[in-house]
Amino acid sequence: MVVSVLVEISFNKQEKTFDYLVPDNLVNDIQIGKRVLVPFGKQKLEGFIMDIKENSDYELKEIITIIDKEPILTQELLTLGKEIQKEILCNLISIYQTMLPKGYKAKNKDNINIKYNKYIKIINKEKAIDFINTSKAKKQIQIVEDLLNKEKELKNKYSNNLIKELLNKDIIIEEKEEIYRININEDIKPIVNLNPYQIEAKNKIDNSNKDVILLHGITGSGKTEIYMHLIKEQIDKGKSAIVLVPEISLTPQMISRFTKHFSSNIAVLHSGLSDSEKYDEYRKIKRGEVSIVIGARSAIFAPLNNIGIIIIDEEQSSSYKQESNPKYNAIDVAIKRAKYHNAKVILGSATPTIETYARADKGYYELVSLNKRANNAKLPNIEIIDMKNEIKKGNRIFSSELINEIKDRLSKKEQIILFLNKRGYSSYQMCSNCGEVVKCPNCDITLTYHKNSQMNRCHYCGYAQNVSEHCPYCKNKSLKSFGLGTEKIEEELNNIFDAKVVRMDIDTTSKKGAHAKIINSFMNHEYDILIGTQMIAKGLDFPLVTLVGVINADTLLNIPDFRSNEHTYHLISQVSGRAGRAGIEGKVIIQTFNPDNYAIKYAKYHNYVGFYEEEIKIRKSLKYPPYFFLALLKIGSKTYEEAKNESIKISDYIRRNKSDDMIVLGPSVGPISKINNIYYFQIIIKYRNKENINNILKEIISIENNKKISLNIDINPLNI
DNA sequence: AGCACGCCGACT
DNA sequence: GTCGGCGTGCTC
Repeated sequence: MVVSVLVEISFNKQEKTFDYLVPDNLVNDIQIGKRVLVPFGKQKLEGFIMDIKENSDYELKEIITIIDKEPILTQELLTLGKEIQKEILCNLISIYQTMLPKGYKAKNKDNINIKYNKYIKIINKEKAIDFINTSKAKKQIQIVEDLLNKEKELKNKYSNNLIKELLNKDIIIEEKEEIYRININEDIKPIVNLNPYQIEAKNKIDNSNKDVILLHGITGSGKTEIYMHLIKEQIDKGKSAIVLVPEISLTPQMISRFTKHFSSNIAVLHSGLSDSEKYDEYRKIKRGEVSIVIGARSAIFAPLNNIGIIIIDEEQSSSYKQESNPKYNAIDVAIKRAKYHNAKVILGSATPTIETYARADKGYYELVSLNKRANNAKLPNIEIIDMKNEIKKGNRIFSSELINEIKDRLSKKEQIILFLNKRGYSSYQMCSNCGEVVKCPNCDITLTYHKNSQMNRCHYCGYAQNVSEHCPYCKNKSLKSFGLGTEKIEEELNNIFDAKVVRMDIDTTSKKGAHAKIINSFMNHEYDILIGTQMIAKGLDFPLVTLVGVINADTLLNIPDFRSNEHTYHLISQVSGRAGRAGIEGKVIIQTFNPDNYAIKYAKYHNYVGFYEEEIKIRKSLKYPPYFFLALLKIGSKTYEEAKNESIKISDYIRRNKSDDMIVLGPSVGPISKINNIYYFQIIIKYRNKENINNILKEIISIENNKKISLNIDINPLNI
């Protein structure tokens, strides 16, 4: 017997397998999807059995061992991996590796293990009684007497030395039992009844014959309760469910909303777990001990059988697309898995992506809208402040309106959230003498001044240098800070107001648990004002917050990306959702230099559909998604010349071979031309036919052999 | 990913 | 002459 094995290293040829002979004693245990250990050159490697056959054209080596008792990848996941591989043009092995938690990967096994409870029990009652009667060891007799009444007892209940002696005398025996580190065991509470609007929405979902449903519900409209009812129905039918949420909103509060109703029937997968905990959760799923999996992006690969529903909350979140290889999109994977299981996909969002809404609008997806907030709370009042006028008044950071409102909330003992999408103290330092800007030596980007740590940091490669007042170029003592960061806002707030301010960004949450600590202390009103970056925009729910301020709405608008208006709309409506959720009407203040921008205006009136209709026209005229698909090719090299030349070669090849549905742009210098001393060029392809582009790109991958460059392909990139 | 093979510069 | 630099290519 011969098996084809996909070994755990990447090749230029993306699906290459190697054949091995199966020794007679292992033949009966061979199954597709199991892992095996094989000799590979001088190394030993793990790999997946992809195929079983009778013979091979090669001179074969024998496999060493079979690792799994049961196939670790089911037929469904094996096929799914191949489909994904074809679409996003990555290595097949990298997909299979992302499907599994670290504990199953050869390199990372060391500290990841199964936890056991150790028990001891009496081997033979007569012998034990005999021991009690004849021995003089009082303490040992006590243990044996204790054990006589029990089936077994935890080993660590007794002193280790005594146990050892009893084990040596063959009176007791040790047993171990596998346990899980996380055990959810709550009293199951019934799910709250739905209000009439929710019932209407749910009926529409139930009656839909479409595979994918967009649940477009404004913040606070009660999407989560609908999810729960949908899941419960599937569980009652004996089916299972996957719930995906953005990593950032996988908070303990969020998880407990589910465990209250489903208790031990849930496995949770998120980055807060240790590798061993993830390994435990994965085994629960694999063994069929739970029927609901809730987790971030990679939970879409959970090895559930018989999936009845897949729910993707906050579907607009960029976290569903993996930024590193393999660059898969969990929503696309969800649709594939749902098709296999004949299940429905529910995409939930208050602000869907333009692409998703367009598909729903055109009838490819079912569109279910939920326009009423569950507790009848009013949507917050959004006010746009033109910072051009404020600058004239001398207000560079806070408008007078924002200052007055903050004062008002502080006097009422209410809480405030301020948002700025830029960490650090200032954006950059510039020399007032020679005009040079302090740049990262490894990247083509300015360093950000961090006042607390007195460091200039690069937010791309992590480079940090001590702050100096002297210009690195002309050596004059003339460096000045420009732009705003969260640190500076924090400092200004402390200057202006007598308030307790807490800052939440990468710099204050890098320690484990710091994130939850800040949230909890703000929740307990230990602070009046929370200032933060992106990470405070989503999901957090603070009843006392009645004012939300966006310090500078233009930071996203000015990013040269065709989705910048969409991102601005998302951001404003998300942060608005933080204001006034419990009875008190909230207020949102947006400071901007572009008060007439349509994304900002539509966000002010909570008019998603209006924004969509405006935006989709632009997408159509500029040939962007959803009218065209995109592919982004990034070419990196240690030298500028090499990157440029190879990019030209590749783009020429594409232009020579392209079909009429493709538009090739570039090559152009990457948005950041140098990161970590690698120079980047990029080529953007707009296309309509997936097949044509795939063939061309596959060809490029197989003929590309320039060792001095790296070629990275992103199909349907989120950022360009 | 390793590791051997092989083709050129600088040394006992 | 040989030691060793790392570019190239292969591993069933």
